[in-house]
Amino acid sequence: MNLENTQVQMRKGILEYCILHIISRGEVYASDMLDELTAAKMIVVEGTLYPLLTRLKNAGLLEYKWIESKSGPPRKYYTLTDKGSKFLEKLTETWDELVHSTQMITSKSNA
Amino acid sequence: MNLENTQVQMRKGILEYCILHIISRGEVYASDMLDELTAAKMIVVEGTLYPLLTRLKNAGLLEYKWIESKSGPPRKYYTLTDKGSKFLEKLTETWDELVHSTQMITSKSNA
DNA sequence: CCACGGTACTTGGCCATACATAGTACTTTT
DNA sequence: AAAAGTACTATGTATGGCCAAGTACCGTGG
Repeated sequence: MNLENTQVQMRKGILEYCILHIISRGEVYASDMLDELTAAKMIVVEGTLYPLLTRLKNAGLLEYKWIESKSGPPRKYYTLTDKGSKFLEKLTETWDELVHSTQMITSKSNA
Repeated sequence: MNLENTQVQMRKGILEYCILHIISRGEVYASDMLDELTAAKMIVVEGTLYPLLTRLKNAGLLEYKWIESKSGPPRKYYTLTDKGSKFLEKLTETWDELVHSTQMITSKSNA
């Protein structure tokens, strides 16, 4: 029970939401996502991102195609499936509710 | 990988934050917290709340005293320790950052 | 005096995910 | 061909939310 753990726990699930969102905006591959997540100060490492993408793909929320790169091995470019879009919608609702609920609790002043 | 799982994952850690916040406002016991959480639509069950309170207590963030009840067994009334207050401050920062980061990502429109 | 229902709290096991770490495969450079 | 760099994969650990069952205590009615 230390701060870091709790911070990690807070991130759980939200990452999935953010990644689906990033992909919803167009074809991207893993390093693109890492860049964007890092820019938003949502620290993520490879070892977290890749397994997550695999899970999402296996769940039918994502699909990808290999595209050749000029500098290095080919890359997997991901896009959302229909199922993925619907899932993202639901997640958006969930997230909004969660933020709202949290605000309801934390905005109350000391009695 | 279904919606419910992700929703559960999203809740992780946030619950801890909310509960610390509720306790920070004054002495409360478990059922009080459940009522407030439920009112905010942050669904929680006993089996989640009690272990969490025990963890927080063992970590030195909370303390409690038994107070007799007129209708039933005595209750544990919780309060925050100094350590708990400091922890809550940090969590507040973390939460605010997380919300901000998420907003940065999800507010971008489709390219 | 004891059985009962309600309230408050406890415990053990399950599962999913973030992370660390190490490893594979392909491409370009030298 | 060897080295360096990029992209992706695999394995094991720890944590926390949840379910479900169980314990303990109180007041009331037979």
